[in-house]
Amino acid sequence: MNQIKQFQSLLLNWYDEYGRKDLPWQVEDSYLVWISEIMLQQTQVSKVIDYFNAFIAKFPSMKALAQAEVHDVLSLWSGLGYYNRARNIHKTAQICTQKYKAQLPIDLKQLMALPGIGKTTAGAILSLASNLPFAILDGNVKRVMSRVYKVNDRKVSQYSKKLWLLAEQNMSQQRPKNYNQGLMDLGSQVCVRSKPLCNECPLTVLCQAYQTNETELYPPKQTKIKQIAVTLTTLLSVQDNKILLRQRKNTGIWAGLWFLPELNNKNELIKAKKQHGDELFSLRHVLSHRILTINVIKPAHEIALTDTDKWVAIKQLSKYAHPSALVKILDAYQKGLI
DNA sequence: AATGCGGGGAT
DNA sequence: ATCCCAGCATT
Repeated sequence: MNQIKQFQSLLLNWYDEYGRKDLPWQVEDSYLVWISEIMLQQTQVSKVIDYFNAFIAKFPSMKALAQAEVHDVLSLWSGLGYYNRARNIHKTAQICTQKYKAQLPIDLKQLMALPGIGKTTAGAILSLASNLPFAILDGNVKRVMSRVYKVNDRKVSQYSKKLWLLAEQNMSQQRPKNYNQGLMDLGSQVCVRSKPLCNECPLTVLCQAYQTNETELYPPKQTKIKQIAVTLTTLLSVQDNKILLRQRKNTGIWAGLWFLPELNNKNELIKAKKQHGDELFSLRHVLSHRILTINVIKPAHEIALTDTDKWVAIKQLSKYAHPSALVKILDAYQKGLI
């Protein structure tokens, strides 16, 4: 038996016994697979499950999603992060409704042309929903392939190119869906980042990193991004169980989301500091690329409102797309810390 | 080829 | 505190 056949056979047998088969998006429905794949981009399975269920309850079909207001789509994304995913999902639903009779196309190139769908997500949709032999290269597959074949090129493009080729070469033509799902499950349950459970792995006979006892050297560490410190100064106004929110501009952090009004103007800022002295509540909030210090001021009297400001009942907050930092601030307020 | 984009779980 | 997660789009 050649190596590729052996790889497939070992993986698929392991999948049959230990793989996941009960996730809510493991269905032959490309719409549901698609929604899940978008949510799962850089986001862990455990975090996605509740968001996914709420999303499909509200938007059970492509048409329902296409007809929605984009802000209603965004509001279901509150706290999930990478909010452009929600905008893209909405755009794609509208495109598919227009061009493809409210179905996702069953074609790699056509899928990849849609907003928010890259090669991995397209491959996942085709393989998981339609059992077609298209590979994927998510973090799990990368880790498994990097170890089995000892791929650790410093050059990211070269590294990625090699891993794609391996994922494609090893693809099972008979069981594409189970092959991809098996690789992901193996990566998330056995071939984990630190202290992989090699004694439970079906691929040790093929795994080059295991053979030389170097699993900890693979995959190579990602070059870490520098986190830039940023300070936001915001106003917290609460009256009659309502909170004053302002919609953020369409670029940068939390683009288009609702948050506390922010003081950008230097004069406003100086005035506010004079007025409140050191009595600012300060909160730290970390993003992948920024370390935010959020100063929160409770203004003593009325502030100038812009036309996008809105008093929102705290109970209605879920209707307004907002970052998790807002929830954090509100929690602190309700505990009396602010 | 590099950077922007959220939030949180695991260690 | 560090690493990275079912990545993609833009620069």
